[in-house]
Amino acid sequence: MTASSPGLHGSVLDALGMRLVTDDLAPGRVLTLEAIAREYAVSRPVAREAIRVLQSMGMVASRRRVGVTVLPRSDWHVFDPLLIRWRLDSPERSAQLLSLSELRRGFEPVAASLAAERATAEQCSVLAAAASDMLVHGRAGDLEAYLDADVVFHRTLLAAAGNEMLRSMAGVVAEILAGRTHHGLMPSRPNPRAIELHDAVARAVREGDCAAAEAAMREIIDEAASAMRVELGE
Amino acid sequence: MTASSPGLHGSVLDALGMRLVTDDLAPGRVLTLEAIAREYAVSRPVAREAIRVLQSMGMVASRRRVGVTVLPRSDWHVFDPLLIRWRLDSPERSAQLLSLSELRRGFEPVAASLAAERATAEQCSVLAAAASDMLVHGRAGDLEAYLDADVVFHRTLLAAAGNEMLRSMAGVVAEILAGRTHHGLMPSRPNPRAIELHDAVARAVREGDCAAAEAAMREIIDEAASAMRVELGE
DNA sequence: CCCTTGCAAAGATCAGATCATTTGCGGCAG
DNA sequence: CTGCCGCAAATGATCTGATCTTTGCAAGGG
Repeated sequence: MTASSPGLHGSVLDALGMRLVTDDLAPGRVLTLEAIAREYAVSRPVAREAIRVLQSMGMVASRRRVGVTVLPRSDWHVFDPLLIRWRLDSPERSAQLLSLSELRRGFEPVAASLAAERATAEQCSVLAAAASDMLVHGRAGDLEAYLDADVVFHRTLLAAAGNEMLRSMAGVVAEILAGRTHHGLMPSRPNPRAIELHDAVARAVREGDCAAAEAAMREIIDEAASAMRVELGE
Repeated sequence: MTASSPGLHGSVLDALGMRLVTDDLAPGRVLTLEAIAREYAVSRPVAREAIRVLQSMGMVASRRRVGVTVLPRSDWHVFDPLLIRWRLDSPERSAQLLSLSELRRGFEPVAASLAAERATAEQCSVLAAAASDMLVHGRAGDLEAYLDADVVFHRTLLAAAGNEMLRSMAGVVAEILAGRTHHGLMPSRPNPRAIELHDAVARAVREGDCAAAEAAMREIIDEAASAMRVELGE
């Protein structure tokens, strides 16, 4: 997902962001801009600019005579790609992936349904080709290439939904899929049923069958959840 | 939803944000910090800080020797509460509400299902009370009080899901509900069926019946969509 | 035409200063 | 003792001037 700015601004922002996410800077903690500038050996504007961004993310609040107070997590803008990034890079990676997975259970079937109404001919082609690639690479046990095809499939589907908010979830899905593949939560050979279901989604989309697309997508997600439970030895 | 900072920073940020959203500053357009500072009659750091926030929202990119370029909308972080706010306050209010409604179709049934697993006793009480309030105020035709109870219901349900991302959607739902009430898209007396369905969700949640909660929530949303189509004369 | 070099434009950062707001403390009055 | 008011100090908000860094563009040469 997102990376932040190069330069001092970006590094101070990332450093503070990570400390917030790891509770090194716990809610209620008060810093001053002066102290931040000193600690990171940067000038005050650099500290200010980083704090401005964190403020816009609901993570801190600035008050005169008080300083910069860390806000409760319930105020944080949890959809911010920077925050998602920091959480994924922190000890709470699993928790973030779980949250994202639960969220995905909601939005992706709806995206499939909307895609069945709105997909372009080209998008239908890309979906069909990606499903085919998944079959080929799944058979060959090439998990990395399977992942690539899987990501292309979902990104295209989310774009085909014609809703910019759903489309922007492509990064989330990519993280979930990559997380599964890269943390040994993926069977050595993907379940053929999963591949069939992807194909079923692609078919339903090009046939304009909303209900079928949605149902198949739901099954894909349920299958992935079961497969992950198996890999976790539950 | 969110309001931005007081002071010059907040006003410059809002002004620029609105101009971006309304395409007054169209993608590809290039500004300089110098020009922004001059135009808004503020010092350079104020302009810089506003641009920093817009940058972190994916709306602009700064390059030396070029200036500040407006990025394509596909780069914008569409879940940012500030951006949602600006869009809702702009001529594209309807489009934003539609996007949010489509999104809601995805996440709220999942929230209901998770709430059935995770709700506290107190949350169950609040849900029951809110559903009761909706009945009372709906009967009396007091749409404003009905809206309040409706918002409390959904906010509580989203919190009961125990997923911080779903919980943060409470603002979205409130906007959708308020948008309906305040733009004459709400029948003068709410459909008793809608109220029954809210009660069904509340019941399913306290009984821990995930599937029933999810199904009833789905019906609530579908009913709301039909009701809105009726009001729009479709 | 392509590559290299140099210059200038504009962001990034630093430093110093002033202004504005708010909080905390002390003193006074009831 | 408690509450209210005033003042000073703390810290963010903003301004101004300067320097550093990066990079885009133009010109020249092969």
